[in-house]
Amino acid sequence: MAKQHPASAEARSAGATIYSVADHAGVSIATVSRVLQGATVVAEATRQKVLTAVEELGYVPTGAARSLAVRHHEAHGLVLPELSGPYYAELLMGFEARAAELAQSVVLVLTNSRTDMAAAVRQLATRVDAIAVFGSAAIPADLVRVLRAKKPVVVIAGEPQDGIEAVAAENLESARELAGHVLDHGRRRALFVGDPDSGPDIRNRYEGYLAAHRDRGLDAADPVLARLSEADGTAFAQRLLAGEREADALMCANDELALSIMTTLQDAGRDVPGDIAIVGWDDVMTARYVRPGLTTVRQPVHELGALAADRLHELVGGEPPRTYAQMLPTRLVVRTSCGCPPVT
Amino acid sequence: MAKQHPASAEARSAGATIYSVADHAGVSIATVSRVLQGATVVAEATRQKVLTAVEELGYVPTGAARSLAVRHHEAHGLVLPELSGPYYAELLMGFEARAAELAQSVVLVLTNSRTDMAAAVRQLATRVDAIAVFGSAAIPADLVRVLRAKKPVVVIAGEPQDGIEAVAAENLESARELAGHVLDHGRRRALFVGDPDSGPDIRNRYEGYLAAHRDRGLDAADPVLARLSEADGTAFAQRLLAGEREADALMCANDELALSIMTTLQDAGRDVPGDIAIVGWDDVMTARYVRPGLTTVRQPVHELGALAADRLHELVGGEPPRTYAQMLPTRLVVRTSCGCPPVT
DNA sequence: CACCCGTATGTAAGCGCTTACATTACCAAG
DNA sequence: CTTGGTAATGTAAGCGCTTACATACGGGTG
Repeated sequence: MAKQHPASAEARSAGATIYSVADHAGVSIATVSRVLQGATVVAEATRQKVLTAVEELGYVPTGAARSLAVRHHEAHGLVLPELSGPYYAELLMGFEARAAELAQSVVLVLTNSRTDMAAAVRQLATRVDAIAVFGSAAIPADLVRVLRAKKPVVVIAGEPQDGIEAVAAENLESARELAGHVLDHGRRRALFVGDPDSGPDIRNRYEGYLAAHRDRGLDAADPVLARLSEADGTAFAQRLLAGEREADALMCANDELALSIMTTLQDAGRDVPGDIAIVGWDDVMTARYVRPGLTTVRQPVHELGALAADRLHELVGGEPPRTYAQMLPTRLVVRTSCGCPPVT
Repeated sequence: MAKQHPASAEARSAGATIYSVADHAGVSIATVSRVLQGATVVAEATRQKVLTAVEELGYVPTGAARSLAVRHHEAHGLVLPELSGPYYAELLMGFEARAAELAQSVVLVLTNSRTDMAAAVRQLATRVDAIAVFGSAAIPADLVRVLRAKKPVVVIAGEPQDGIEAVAAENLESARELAGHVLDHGRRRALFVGDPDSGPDIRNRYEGYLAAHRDRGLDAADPVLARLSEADGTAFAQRLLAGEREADALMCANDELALSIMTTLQDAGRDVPGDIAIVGWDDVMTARYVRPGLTTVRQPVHELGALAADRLHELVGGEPPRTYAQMLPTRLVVRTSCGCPPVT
């Protein structure tokens, strides 16, 4: 007879435990564990008895107990600023999908909804084996350091820093190509809209914009500082309409900015790309619905998320962190807002 | 002297534990726990010693051990089909934000990326205290039953079923209002595009469409079956263009459908709303960027997510499940695709 | 028929925390 | 000086699993 576990008296009324299942099936808890984990062979008859008991008792194992015993959580943490727009959502989907394949749960933390993100991350570290953090989410450096000592961390769309791996989409070269494309339409007063200091990805896009000018021996203007929001786009468009700024081309740090500027301008009677070319970054859904279609850059966001999950898993497995950022290629999506003729 | 824990020899090299911290600070593990949980009073000097030790050792508690000891996970599960489009993302943000306020972690499962969603949910149940499931994600009924016995479950955008609570946005009345609005523009061959059987929310929208016709003594057509995707929208638009179907108004089950139909039609030279009025549902970002602006219905998606998290928390707290679905009000967003004149 | 081995199962020692209860130290009051 | 109360800390018993190791049970062999 299996040993009577102290808790098993009340087990029937509260949740079932491995003890109550064992009792019910007339086997030991080790056997129950074995059929549930499927690691060792169990006689078919025994297996059935256990499965039946599980079913009858509605047994749901306590993950925490397993985690404690096996000494890892089988979960990855993901820290994102927020989820508006397709970018983060796609990233998350890629991450989740790969994590699922690797049998890892994903616990998500959105920092924009937190007042104390340091606490949130500290608490997250408590229940996962590794953490992926989106680059522009400003993590207190010391926190990262603490984490690094114990749990693998990878930065998404950021840069590697001592011991913390990074994965990113290529930005600089595609930005250079995109800006070059616009300049080659003959535009000479192109402006970059976005804040290069808001994160490494935007900075690289700006660098590309600079490089394209340099390539052609042209002078580039300072960036027009704006956050990646419709509001900032509309505001800038107003300034353009008011004549405060002059431009015949706009290279926006992302599509939301580009789209809000474009429609504001159009509603005021301006012709895009006739009067002014506008390009964005991200290739959001709207980019192909607006007229003219928005020329932009498609990033392999889904793959980026998957890659992050992958790396996390391998780091947990003991692989040493890479010291260089892994770059995923991006792709220029040329529509007509840049000045290209419609294909029809 | 604190008792020597078996693990503490290797503790220094692997992750620090509460034992190594206690040793290092020269106190008992109980005291360490007390300063970290902040429940009981600890002498200031002691507290400092402990905090210092934590810092020096880079101690990160093991969540699983705490969960096991306190007998709950302090985490909520959320099961969503996917995250494309703003709907689910917004829902998730609302859920996450409220969960954060309640000090609950959120572990996310996306079912579209899984081959075996039953297994995914079963596994999820293992590590959370309660689960919110999006209604149309087809959960095997028996699984729900198993869960229900042990962990609170709430269905989002679904209907309550024995013991499982539901939260939803109002659909029927707003659909009736929306359809009525279109009909009152004089349209008489209005079609509903979407599959009423794909979930309770769509069904209710169709019911509203029916009701609006009934209110006016009009006959309503059968629904045009289509999934909520751009592809199905485009396909239907082609059939319209080919003359296979006739209509002077389209009430689409969501915005994606509406938008893809609208642009396909426009690109083929049709006038919206002149030739045909089109309305959607959700008020996605694109809805206000396209011309004509898409008339649609805004749902309090964020609030819906928050409500789900709230309910989960209260159910975990022992409150009995409600037997009626909680409805959040929606709001008609009238733009011009329905036939209304532009406001300018 | 004794022996050895492989297979199926049981026993029990943790995993790293929380917390009820016990202990100690100290001080005020009797 | 004894006693009782209070505040601070320590002791130890779990929480529900996994898994190394021990045990039991049956055959083949020689």
